[in-house]
Order: sequence, then C-alpha cells, then structure tokens
Amino acid sequence: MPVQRDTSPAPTGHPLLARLQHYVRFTGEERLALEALSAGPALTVRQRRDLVREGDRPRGVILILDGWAFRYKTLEDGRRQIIAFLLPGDLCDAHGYIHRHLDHSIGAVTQVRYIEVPRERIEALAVLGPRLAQALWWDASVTASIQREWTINLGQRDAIERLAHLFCELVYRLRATGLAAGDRCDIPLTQTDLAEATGMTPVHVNRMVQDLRARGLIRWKGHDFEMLDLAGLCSVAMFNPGYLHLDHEGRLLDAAG
Amino acid sequence: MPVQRDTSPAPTGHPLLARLQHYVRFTGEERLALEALSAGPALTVRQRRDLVREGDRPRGVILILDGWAFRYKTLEDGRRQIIAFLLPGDLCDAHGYIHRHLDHSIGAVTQVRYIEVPRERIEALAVLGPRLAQALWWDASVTASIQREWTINLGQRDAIERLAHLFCELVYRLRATGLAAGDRCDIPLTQTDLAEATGMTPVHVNRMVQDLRARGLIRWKGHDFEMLDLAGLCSVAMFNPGYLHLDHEGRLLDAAG
DNA sequence: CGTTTCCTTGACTTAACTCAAGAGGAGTGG
DNA sequence: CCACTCCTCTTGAGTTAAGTCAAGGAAACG
Repeated sequence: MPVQRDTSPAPTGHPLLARLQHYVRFTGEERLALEALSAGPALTVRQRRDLVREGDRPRGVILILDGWAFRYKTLEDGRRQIIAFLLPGDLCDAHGYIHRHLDHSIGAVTQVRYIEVPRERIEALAVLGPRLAQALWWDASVTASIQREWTINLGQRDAIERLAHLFCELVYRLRATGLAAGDRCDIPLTQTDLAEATGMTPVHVNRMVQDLRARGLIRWKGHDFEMLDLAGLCSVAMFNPGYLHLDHEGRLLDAAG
Repeated sequence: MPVQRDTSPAPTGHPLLARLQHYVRFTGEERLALEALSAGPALTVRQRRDLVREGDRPRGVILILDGWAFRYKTLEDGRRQIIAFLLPGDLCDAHGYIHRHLDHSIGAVTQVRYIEVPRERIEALAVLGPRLAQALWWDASVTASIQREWTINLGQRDAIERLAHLFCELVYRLRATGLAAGDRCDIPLTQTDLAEATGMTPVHVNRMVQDLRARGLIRWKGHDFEMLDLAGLCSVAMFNPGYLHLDHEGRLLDAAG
C-alpha cells in the first residue's frame, strides 16, 4: 500500500487563496469566504483515474486542493492530447456551467483531492465584494491566456523549445502557489505525459530531456525537478512570463510576506 | 481606390444576435438590448492592419460587425501564430477587462467594421435578465472550447487533418452566423494565413489544399469556398462539431425560421 | 522478488521544411 | 491600354526534424 496522506487536512494551506493573493489584496472577510470554499467535503481520486469524463453532465466547478491533474481530449483513433495541467489551487470550470455535456475529460496524474463547488457558491462569492469577483475574473482570464500560449507552443516552437517552455510555465505556476522552493519543485509527470502535452512522441521527449540536461539547464530525477539555469531555460524556450499576468497589486502583499 | 463599402450600415443584420439565438431564445426586449450594442459608433480598420496590438491597454470588448480578423502572437524571432479567427458577430474579450496590457494582438484580414463595447454595457446587459447573461457565458465558453480544440489540432493532427479541421470549423461557425449559404461561403484568407494558423509553412499548406481539391472534398478559388463533400471532409479531419456547442434550445427557434 | 511501468539507446523511415524559381492575377502608373 | 510591380499560388529537388520500431535496463510497485 502506498504511503500517501489520505484523510489529512489540506497540507499546503489554501492553494487557491495563495495564488489569488498575487492578483488582488483581500480583506480578512474575503479571505475567510475563499477559505470556506475548500471547507466542503473533499473528494479523492487515485492516481491515473479520471475526475470527470467527456460526455458527463458537469456538476460544478472543480477546485484542486492537492495533487496534479490534466484536461485531455481523445481523438476517435485513440490519439490523446493533454490540453492543460491543473495544479493545486486551480479552479477549473468544467465547463461553462451551462453545457449539457463536457467536451473533454479531466484525469489525475497523482492522487488528487478536490472539491466540486456548486456554481451558486461561486456566484455568492462574487456578491461579497468586487475584489473577489475581480480575482475570479483574473484567474479565468489567465487560464484562457495559458491556453492561447499553448497554441503558440504547439504551432511555432520546435521540440526543445516546447519542452523548455512547458517546464518554465510549470515552475512559474508552482511558485505562484507556493509549491516551488526556489528553483526546485516536484514534477510528478512521466515523459509520456509530457509527450501528450507537447504533441511529440515519448521517445523524442526523452531525447529532448537529455538535451536539456546535457546543456546544464535542468536536473530531473524521479519527481524531483530543479532548474539549474532559469534564464538559460527561458531563453531556449523564448519564455516570457507576461502571459501568466502575475503582476497585479497583490505582488506587493506577496513581497511583504 | 478599392471599391469597398465604408459608411454603409451593417450589411448582415445583427451577426451577434444571429449567433446567440442558436443558444438561447430571447424576448423582444432582450433582442433590442443586444441590437443596441451595435448601435454605437462603429470603427473601421483597413485590411491587413491591426485592431489592437500587444501591449495596448484594453479599451473594452470588441464586437466584430463585418469582416474577418484574427488574434495572433509573435515570438521574439518573428515567428507568428494565429491563435483564433474572429468572424462577424464574435465578441472578443480583449482581454479579461482587468489586465493592464494585452498579451496578444488582433489583426484584420479584410476591412473590418467593429465596435469597442465598454465593459459596463456588457455588465448592464447581464442585469437585464438571466437569459442574456447565460447567452454571453455560453458564447465565452464556446470560445474557450474552440481554443482547446486548436490545441488538439496542432498537437495531434497531421497536415491534411489540421487543414481539413480548420475548414470544417470555419464553415460551421459561418453557418451559425448565417454567413454560409449551404456549403458555400467566403473565405478571404491567404494560404499564408492558414499556414500561420495551422503551424505549417505556406508551401506545405499549398500542397495540402491541392490534396483536398484532388480528393474532391473542396473547391476554393479566390475567396469563393465550397465544401463538395462535407461528410468526407469531416471524416478526414476527425471533426466532431460537439465542441462548438451549437445544440441548445435556440436551435428550435432557428429551425422555425 | 517478480512484474510492470518508465526510461534509454540505436538504426531506419517519413512528414514536413527549405530554397529556388516560375506563373497567374490584381492593382498602379505612365 | 499596356507595362510594371507586387503578391499569392504553384511546382520541383534536396534537407532535416521528428516519428517508428525494437530491444535492453532501471526503477517502482505490490
């Protein structure tokens, strides 16, 4: 039996709050309201299972509390594309509230603890104050921006660039949620996951990972990932963090503690 | 001097309304409110100019009244990716209201007539009734869905499939706005545009277009496009229109007239 | 301690790119 | 009206990045 926390409380505080505070400065009341979101009964899926599946009727907005997941979609002939990675603190509208059926699935990489927040509770949040609504809008528009960046990644960058870009994005996003200590973090993905996200074969991903290692840009063994040369990796990837929009008033708050 | 309408009223009625009616059935009052959106002073850009540029401060939501445009983003070394096509009736949040700077540009293919709708007027719409809010949500979530589909397109499909898929999407979207008569429509794109949207070279796009023609799937001369075999093209592309979510209550209304 | 999953490497194939040059139109100006 | 330019489309020949197939090794799992 794997040694994994199962019934323990959220181990990283409140990842959503941690991230939203980069965008907007909250009052104590607002903070409590956000924390209350994750107070409901958490669900758990085992690693490599689906949280929700294409064709399901959406049950609410999913808030990832702990663990990694991804959105994906499958073509008729079995080819599979990972569309986005979902990290702790990610709110993922699954999708649009309104649609009858999901047009994609969400799968777990690791064991994932999450909450299905009924839409009413999200809407109720927004009523509490414009800052909360603003933060949620901000978050949604960052999600859209990331999706656009993936379009560029797949359309214009070659293999090493794509891979380097993905690593940069993941590290920046983990940092924003407090899940990266300096240049080190946990990346529980397999090279096959990376292949499905970057549109290449696992074999080629492997060669590119070796290449990044050989250039002294990254270290990656098991789940343990380290950026040895952030500037170098960004340069290879032509990574510009602007699209993550991590530059709002909240930054000040973040710097202060 | 080119012979182009310039100060004439919107030639296709209300493309936004035409499209939203596929999603939601409106009352007369709601319809008027939507039509009022395009009552403001329309702006015009000449073909191949930008409506807005990366780094600009967003001025509002853009509503395309007439003509084709696209979102795009440029890498440092000049490579350019078209991220989405914007057709008449498209509302494009440019972007997120909230951000200080746009993280991408919007360029015109043809001459484009459009309106910059202040965010307040969008919000005011939503207050008028839940159906309007619902329709706008629907629209936004379809946009997100299209963006996800592009990710798959670029990541998993090969050259002919990508191109076929793009043609299918455009035809379906034009139909939903009443801009395709049967299987014929206007596609004012160059093969270089298609190349920038599908992540290939113009030369290769050309070869693939020839291929689709040779297979008897499409006819395309100048701007005049015709699907000769919709089922065949969908099959080549593994196109499944579900992601466009054109299947709401409004469909009944549409069928009725 | 065996089994499965994941990573790694090598040899070969192929889809797509590059470079280059020519053809067809559309608009421009003499 | 014709010559000119510019832009887009087209075709061919050679190159390259990435895919395929196959097999061995190293972890991780149970």
